Amino acid sequence: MQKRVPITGDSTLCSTCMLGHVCLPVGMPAEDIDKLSTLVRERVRVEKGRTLYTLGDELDAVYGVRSGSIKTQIERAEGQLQITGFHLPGELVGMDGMLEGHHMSTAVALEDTEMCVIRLADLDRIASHVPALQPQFRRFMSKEIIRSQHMLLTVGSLRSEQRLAAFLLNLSQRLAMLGYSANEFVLRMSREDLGNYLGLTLETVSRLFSRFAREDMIRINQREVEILDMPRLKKLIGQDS
Amino acid sequence: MQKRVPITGDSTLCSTCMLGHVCLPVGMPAEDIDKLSTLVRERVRVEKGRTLYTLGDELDAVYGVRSGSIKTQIERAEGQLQITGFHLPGELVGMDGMLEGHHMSTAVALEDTEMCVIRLADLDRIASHVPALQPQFRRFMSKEIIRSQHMLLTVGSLRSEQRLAAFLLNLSQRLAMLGYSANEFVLRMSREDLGNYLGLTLETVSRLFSRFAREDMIRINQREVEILDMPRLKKLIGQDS
DNA sequence: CGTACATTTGACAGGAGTCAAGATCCGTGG
DNA sequence: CCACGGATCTTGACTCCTGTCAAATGTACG
Repeated sequence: MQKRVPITGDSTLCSTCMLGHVCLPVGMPAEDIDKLSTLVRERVRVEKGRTLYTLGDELDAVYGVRSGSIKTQIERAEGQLQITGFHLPGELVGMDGMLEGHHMSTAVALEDTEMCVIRLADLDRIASHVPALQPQFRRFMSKEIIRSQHMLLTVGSLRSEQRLAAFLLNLSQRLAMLGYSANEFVLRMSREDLGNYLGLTLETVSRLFSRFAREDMIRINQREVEILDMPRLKKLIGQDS
Repeated sequence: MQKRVPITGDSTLCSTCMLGHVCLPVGMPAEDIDKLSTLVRERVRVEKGRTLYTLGDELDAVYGVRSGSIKTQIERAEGQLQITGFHLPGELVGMDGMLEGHHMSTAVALEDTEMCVIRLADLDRIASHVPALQPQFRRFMSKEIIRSQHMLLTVGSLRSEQRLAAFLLNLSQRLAMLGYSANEFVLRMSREDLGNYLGLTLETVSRLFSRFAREDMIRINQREVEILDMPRLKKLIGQDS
C-alpha cells in the first residue's frame, strides 16, 4: 500500500478535472458535480512496477487513475495469475474487494502513475446530499461487470487473432476518448502481460503481432503500435467497416 | 419481459425469507432487515426456457432468484453468444445494465423459476433511512465483479478438465449453501450451455464427463451427477484435500 | 409410439502451447 | 560514452489438446 498525500489547494477538484468527461462525474448535472469537492481529498503516486494495493489489503477506498496506467490481476493459490484489466485515466479500480472489505486483486503501475483516492466513507457521506451519486457509482460498478463479462466472451469464444484485434481496437478507442491518437500509441504492458490477459502465451502474441504487421494491418516496433488498416481489424472480429 | 405480480400478504418479506442467509440481507443487522419490507413488492414467474429479460430491455429493477434457476448470456452482433452465469436461489441478476438503464444481457429460465423484483427506485428510497443498504448492495455488485473475474481466470488459464472440475466443485458448494446435497445434484443446463459457459464445445464436455466417470471421480447419468471423489476433483484444479 | 432433441463416441485436423535458440533492447556501471 | 548482462521479444520446430465433422444411441414429449 502506497502513501496517500492530501491534495493541496483546490486546483484539482472533480468539477474542474480534465477527466470529467470520462471519470466518475460523467453525465451528472453540473450542480451535483460541484458538490463533489470533498470526494477526492488525497492522491497516491505509484512508481512504475510498484503496487497500489495487494490481494488481501484492507480496503477503505477505491481509486481513479489520474495519469499513467495500471494493471489489475487476481491470483489463485496454485500460483495461477490472471490479469483482469489495463486501466487508463478516468477509470476506477478496486471495486472488487468491496464484498469483503479486503482487496481481491493486486494493482500494479505500468508506468509512473497518479491515482485519486475515493474513500467509501466520503462516498456515502456526500451521497446523502447528492442523490445522483449512488446511482452514478452503481453505473460504474455495472460498467466493470460488463467489462469483465465482455472479456469472458473474448477469451471464451474468439480465436487468438480475434482476441488480439479486439484488444487493439478497444485500446485505440479508449485512447481516442482521452484525446490521444487512435492510430498510434505505445503499449505499456509486456507481451507476457498481454498474453496472460488474453488467455494466450507470449509467443502467440508475438507471432500475431508479426503476422498483422506482415499483412500490413499494423506497424509494430517493440511496444510502439500504429494501426494501418482499422477496417480490416474490425472485419477480423466481425464488425463491419 | 414477463409480467410482474404484486405480492399478497406479508408472508414473504425479506425478513422472514428462508434465503436470508444467502440473499441481499445477508449480514445486515436484524433491525435493518425489518425495514426492507417494501423492497420486494412484486414477483415474476418465468417458465422453463422463457426469458426474464432480453438484451436491450429497459431496466428499472434487478432480480433475485427465489426458486428455480436462471442462465444469463451476452451476445455480439455476429451471433456469438457467451453464457455468463448460472444463477441459483439467493443470487441477483441484472446488475449489468445499470450502466445504460438497459439490460446488457438476456436471462433465461433453466426450469420454472420465481424471481423477486428489486426496483432501483425502491432501493434508493429505502436506503435513505437504512444507511447499511447502499454498502450492502455495493457488496453484491462487487461479488458479481469477482465472480466474472474468476470465470475469466478459469477460462483463460485452466485446461478443459480443470474447468469442468472447477465448475462441478463450485456448483456443489453453492448447492450445499442452500441446504442441498453437495454430492448429488441435477444439472439444469445442457451440455451445450455448459460448454459455452466454460469456453469448450459440447463434445469436449461430454467426453470429460465420460472420462471422469470412467475414472470413478463422478457418476453421471444424463444430467444427474454424483460426486464420488471430491478430493481428487479438488486436486485436479490444484486445491489440496 | 414416433419424431425431434440431447448426448455419446469416433476419426481426424488444426490452432495454440511448449521448448529452444537467437536477436534486440535497456539499464547499470565502469 | 561505451560495454556488459539481464530482460524482453522474435522465430522455428514439434507436440498435443481441443475443435470439427459425422454417425449412432438414448431420451423426452406431444
